[in-house]
Amino acid sequence: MPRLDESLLTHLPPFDGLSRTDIRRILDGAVSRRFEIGADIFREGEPADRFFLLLDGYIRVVRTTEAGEQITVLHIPAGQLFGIARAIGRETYPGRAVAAAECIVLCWPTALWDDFTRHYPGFGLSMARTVGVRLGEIQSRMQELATLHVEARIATALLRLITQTGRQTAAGVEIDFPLTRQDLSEMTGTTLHTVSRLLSAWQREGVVQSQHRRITVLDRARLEACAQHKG
Amino acid sequence: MPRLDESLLTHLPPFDGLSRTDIRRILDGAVSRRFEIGADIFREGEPADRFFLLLDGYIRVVRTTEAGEQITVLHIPAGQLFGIARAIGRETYPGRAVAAAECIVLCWPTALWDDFTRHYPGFGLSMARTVGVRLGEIQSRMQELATLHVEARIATALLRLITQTGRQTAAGVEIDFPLTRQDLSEMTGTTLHTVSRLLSAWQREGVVQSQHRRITVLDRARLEACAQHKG
DNA sequence: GCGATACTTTGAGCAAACGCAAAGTCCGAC
DNA sequence: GTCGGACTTTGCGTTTGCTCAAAGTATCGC
Repeated sequence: MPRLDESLLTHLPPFDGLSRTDIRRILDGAVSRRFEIGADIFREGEPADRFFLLLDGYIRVVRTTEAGEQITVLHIPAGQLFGIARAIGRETYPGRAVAAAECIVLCWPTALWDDFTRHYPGFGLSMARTVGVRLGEIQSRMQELATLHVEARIATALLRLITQTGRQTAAGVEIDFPLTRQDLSEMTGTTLHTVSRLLSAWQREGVVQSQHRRITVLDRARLEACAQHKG
Repeated sequence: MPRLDESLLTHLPPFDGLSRTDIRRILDGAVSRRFEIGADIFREGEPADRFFLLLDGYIRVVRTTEAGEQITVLHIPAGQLFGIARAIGRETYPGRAVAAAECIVLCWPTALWDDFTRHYPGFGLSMARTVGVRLGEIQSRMQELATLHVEARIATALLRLITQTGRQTAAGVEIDFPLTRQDLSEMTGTTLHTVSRLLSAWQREGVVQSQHRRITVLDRARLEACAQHKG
């Protein structure tokens, strides 16, 4: 494998302010891997013997019910650590991490975790903050699920997606990776039928534009209005 | 204030295995407080300048939407640390903590947090584990909210409550503190009307027994069956 | 005991969203 | 280019659970 470039890490919070040599050491412990769309990075219940940094791409963490339904519990945008189950006292991964877009990740064995936190104080802190943010996010999503109607939930999900991974185009903001109706329904706790109907309606009204697995938001303001509505 | 007894802490995970003198020091930094049912222990958005240990009682953490709806994001049974927002990098409490039963808590200023984690390694570990468990719980609740019908959600909530705070009586297992239909609806993301109808039905079938704000589960197996049903 | 307040029950009507079913469309592989 | 599979659309009937409304009941303070 080629030697990894130090500039990969210098601007990311966990490694912010570290010296070149420190970063060199950290990188030398890492393996870089590439995942195709749809590939599993880790699976629910697997021993949490690795942790990761997402350099590029987009990941969703899903849980599967006994009945086989899947729901997305978490989204991870580029630049974040993930798979840090061990850091919060878990032996196994609590969900499955799927590459939503093509992903480049760095991967370390869990053993290095203690090493890093001991030698680089910013690392532990940044991790705590990541967990905190994630807890907050998930609580917000729970609140949405409990109080908002389907329309508002889907609008919220789209807005979140374009903020995190939107790509500006002539027409509007496009979500930067293929996304099926099924994916959206798993994010919002509804069915792919309902999502499809809603997107069709929004398309008729010029709010979004979508063909096959690509979605572009044309009228962000309208979507935000939808996200507010309670009923 | 009377001196606190050391036996309060000796058997709790965060302080497990510490010497008498260590525990003495920890207790001397704490203030003990009592909260009546319904009292706020901390409020959403307040600076997180204290953390707590719940010695006795039961706490629920609620979030309020812009529209004023409340939903319960977390339950804390006796013996757990809570209000540890600072440990996960948050400046303010992300929700409101309400005493669901009469509560006895120990309270420390946040400043002592770093002290404890530095001197007592088990403390930091136990905290990480608490956060991990809590994240897992909240993800499960989200999954329930997304996939289960109201009936199954309410059944699940009741089962959780009797496992955590159930008191065995002649007839069955009683939830050990007053609980309104409204409370249950906030835990399950529904309306108090639906909860009331459902409890009435279950009462007719001899599954639960309830009057005013006390609920007793008579037929746990039936409730578990309800909790399974997807539709 | 009396009244006020908080909590609960129940009914009727209605809308949101689901389930099922079938047809249509796009894409990649060969 | 054509075939197969994955993804999407749409219609229709049904159900769940919400809203609104009103009456009933328990509890607490005085």
